[in-house]
Amino acid sequence: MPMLEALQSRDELNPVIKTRVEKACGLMDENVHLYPNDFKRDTEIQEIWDQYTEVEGEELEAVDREFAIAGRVVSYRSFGKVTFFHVQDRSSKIQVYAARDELGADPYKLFKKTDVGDIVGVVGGLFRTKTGELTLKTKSFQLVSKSMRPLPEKYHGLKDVETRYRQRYVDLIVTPRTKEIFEMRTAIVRELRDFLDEKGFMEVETPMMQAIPGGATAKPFETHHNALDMKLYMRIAPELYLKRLLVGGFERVYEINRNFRNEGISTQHNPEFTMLEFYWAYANFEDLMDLTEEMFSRIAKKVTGSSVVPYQGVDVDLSVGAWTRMAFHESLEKIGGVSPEIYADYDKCRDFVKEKGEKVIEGEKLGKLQAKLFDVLVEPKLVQPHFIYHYPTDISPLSRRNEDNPDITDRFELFMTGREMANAFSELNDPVDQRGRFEDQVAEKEAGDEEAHFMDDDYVRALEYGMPPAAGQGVGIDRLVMLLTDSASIREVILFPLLRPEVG
RNA sequence: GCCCCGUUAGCUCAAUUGGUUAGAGCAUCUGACUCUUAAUCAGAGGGUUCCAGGUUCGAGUCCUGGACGGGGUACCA
Repeated sequence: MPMLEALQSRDELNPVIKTRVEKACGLMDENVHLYPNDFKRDTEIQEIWDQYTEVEGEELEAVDREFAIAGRVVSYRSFGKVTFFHVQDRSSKIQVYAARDELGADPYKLFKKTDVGDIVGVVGGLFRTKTGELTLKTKSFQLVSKSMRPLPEKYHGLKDVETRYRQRYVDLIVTPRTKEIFEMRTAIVRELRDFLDEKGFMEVETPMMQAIPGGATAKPFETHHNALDMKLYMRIAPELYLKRLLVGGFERVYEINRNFRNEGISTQHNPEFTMLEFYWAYANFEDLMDLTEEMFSRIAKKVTGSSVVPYQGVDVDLSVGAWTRMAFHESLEKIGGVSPEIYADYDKCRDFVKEKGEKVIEGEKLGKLQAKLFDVLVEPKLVQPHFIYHYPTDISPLSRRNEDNPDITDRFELFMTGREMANAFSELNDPVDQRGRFEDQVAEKEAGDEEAHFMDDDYVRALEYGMPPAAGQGVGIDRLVMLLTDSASIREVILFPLLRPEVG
């Protein structure tokens, strides 16, 4: 029995699996195809519910129609000559009834070899059981795909988070909430696309493998192209390519795709994560705030039914108009409780950062020190949506300077539930200023900052051709999905989160 | 990177101060059963207690190291 050997060689042959394999071999001996592909389904289960939920009694009996459904057997209750089980397809699940007297003795005998977990095809009409449950009465039955492995326990389900992440396919079969979260994720991304398309944005794809990783402050993954014998980086952001497209004349562009950052893993961070970035010519960061409120509230309403969403016990109000806008320095003072005498004075600010237990690197700029204070004292307190704008220029190498104060930029970050949700700014389109900022970054890199930006000469060259004034924004999709699905960990919203290799 | 916690049957969980042969429910197998839905009833089988050492007359339990996972923290945006 090759099936047995295959499992045995992997040392995974527990008695339950062995019994199933033997049962499968028995079916083969009776010329039952374990994996046929000729069953023709004509109805998804939800269609039955949509049409017949309210139909009862004689009216239901009078429905002269058969349905061919297919799906996984997820429960099984047998009484000898009659059996009830539930079949689950992508849309829903429904109870099925099979009786020996109606199927015939031989087909029923074969049917009885069905295990929970098998994928089956059933053809039959509808009726209601004594308890009133809408049920399909089996007229004919076919095994569609044999399952060799037992599903987790029917009542408690799959609790072990490690198994849920490693074997997401099992999680999806037995945990309705998991399925729901990923359906919501898809809906959220679709709504984002609809929204941006409607506003005249064009979706594009830019390189995920880049010779110069730019557009963010992060450690990249490195890789190598053999034929070109060339070092490549997995992108940390699409930003610089999208802005090249603004130069090229695509005035509203967006990309929803993966970024890769070689940093720690946590409930908020997966090494590969999905980002929406969009760029809007002839708009500024204030226009973006308006657009963002509209976008978030609309998506929340469409996906969850309300623009007020519960997150980990707190209601987050995403309704248009409910969002707070506050300048960065103002937030340090009003929310963080740091007076201007401290945050505006380099030495005092540095000492205060140390006092708060944060590390200070020699030569670190004031803006960076202020950002550290913000992280500790302000960010965790921003539960309802807050736009924090006018970030220090020191920590915003790609943002346009404020016209009245060159030390700050026309940039904002969006915070809620105590974490960053989006980063946006009026784009720097002055090539001379941009080159200077890159040079500062290169100096920081040489001073040991692994995450400082690289010089990107081609990007500066693009700016030299002239880029229209524009505003751009990046939104972490995983975090948005976490918010809208009330998920505490990013792993709950990524189908296959990165884990160490399984041992054994 | 550091700290804390967890890992026992296919799944969900027990196991007293270190003490007999590691238990239960579900699942599985055998039998009964024609309206059940965590079906029921009778019986049976199923364990590298994550791995490797150590302490002990005796280790699921204590110690050391390791693996994997979870949470926190740090780095980082």
